[in-house]
Amino acid sequence: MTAKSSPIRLAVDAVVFGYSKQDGVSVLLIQRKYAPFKNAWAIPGGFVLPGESLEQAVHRELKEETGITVSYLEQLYTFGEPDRDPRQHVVSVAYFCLVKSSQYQELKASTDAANAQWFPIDELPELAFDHAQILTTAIDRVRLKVRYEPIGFELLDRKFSFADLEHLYISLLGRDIDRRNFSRKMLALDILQETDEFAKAEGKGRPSRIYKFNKASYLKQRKQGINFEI
Amino acid sequence: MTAKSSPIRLAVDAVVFGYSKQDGVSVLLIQRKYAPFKNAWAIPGGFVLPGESLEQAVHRELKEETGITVSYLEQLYTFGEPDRDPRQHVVSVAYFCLVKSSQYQELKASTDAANAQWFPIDELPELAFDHAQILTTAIDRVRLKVRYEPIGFELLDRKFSFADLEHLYISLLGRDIDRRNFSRKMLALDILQETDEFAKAEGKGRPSRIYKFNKASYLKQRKQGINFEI
DNA sequence: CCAAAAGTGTTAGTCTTACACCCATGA
DNA sequence: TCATGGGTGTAAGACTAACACTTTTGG
Repeated sequence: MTAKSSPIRLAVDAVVFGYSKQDGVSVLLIQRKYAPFKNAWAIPGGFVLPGESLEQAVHRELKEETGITVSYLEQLYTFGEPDRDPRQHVVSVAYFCLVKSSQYQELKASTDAANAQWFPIDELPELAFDHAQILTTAIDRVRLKVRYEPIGFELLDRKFSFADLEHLYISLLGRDIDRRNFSRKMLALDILQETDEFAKAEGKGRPSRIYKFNKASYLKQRKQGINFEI
Repeated sequence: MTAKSSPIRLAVDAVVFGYSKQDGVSVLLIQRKYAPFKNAWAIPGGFVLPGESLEQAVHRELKEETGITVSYLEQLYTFGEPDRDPRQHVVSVAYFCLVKSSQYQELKASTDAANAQWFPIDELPELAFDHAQILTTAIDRVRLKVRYEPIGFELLDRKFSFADLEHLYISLLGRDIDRRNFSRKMLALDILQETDEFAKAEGKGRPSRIYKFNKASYLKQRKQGINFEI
């Protein structure tokens, strides 16, 4: 391994999705401190250490750079064009992650992650490297996936109002959905558990009922291949 | 970059699918000549060269090891467990490939690729490294994908009988399909072009009509999101 | 003329979609 | 009491799945 042909380096990048009522579905980005692309926004990530699994690397980098803990992690795609990093040939395995709504709020309040920030998926800034492409791939994947697997719950806390769930889907899919058909389909899945609490109304309107996500039932059905379409 | 912690190496592996009337859907494997796993069967692949794209690496390795040319190539998954190769930490980006039926026959006849061989997907041998896992992932993906995108045609030559197409799907999905519903659905897609040729009957039975795959119409529809389900 | 495989149509049931009205709350 | 958003039911149409008979060939 001589210096004249530097080896390929391996990195991971993590597209982190979060949700809040105010901002809708958002992505976590960090501001770069050094060249290249100094001060540009980028997807969190970094090099994989020898002996470390890819998922370990994602968790480690996210902890270091943002302090966040994810509730869902899935490999997205591996980006390997030789010129995607101007310094050297870096191949990056991209993941997409979902974090609970409570984590979303915590990060927003934290001063620790001063250079990390949420961006709604329809108001993204310019991005470093080929990160715009990675982000597009991630958004496409999540939009596709959420239609046949109920991963949306990973973005909400254990308890949530039906209205929240609906707004999440509207924000994620970027289009209106029929509230009546949506609720029928969701309830038919038998993975929601009704509680006798109600969301305290903000402003006008009838308060919506609070549900719990029944993860046990979800996992049981997942084994047999869940059927789910918005 | 000192010697004490050897860097992670990056490889590609290619799961190549082929089809023939006699054997059904098969996978191309090569027999290893060296340790570890000497003489075991393995998926073709190898290290990525600095400055080379991942897809280039796949094409290069396939040419070197089997002489085959693929008609469809898609990234599958990246396998990165640190201990998947006993020698050192090797992360491998796996692809799946589809080759035309004519290529299938050529390889079978070739003496050049003496250590490459087709194995029907339901008669696979023991495999080196974690290649059994890669193969399972690939078969699952192809089975899923063939149901909502007509990639099956990439396994047939430009002209084929309807019976061939049906047998391909039966072999790939590993279950019977209803010939009448299948043909209706296929024809409704408007990507098949009837010819006035007929397959010469082998043994008994009415000869089946020869169709051409209308790639132009397929690509046109693909842009608008094709609808396809077996 | 018989066996084997190809070709074609119909029907019941399920799922999807579109749509309208009543209910509970805050102002 | 009115404006706002939450909650529920129904009916038309599309799609899926199941199924039987006729046609063409080789033996």
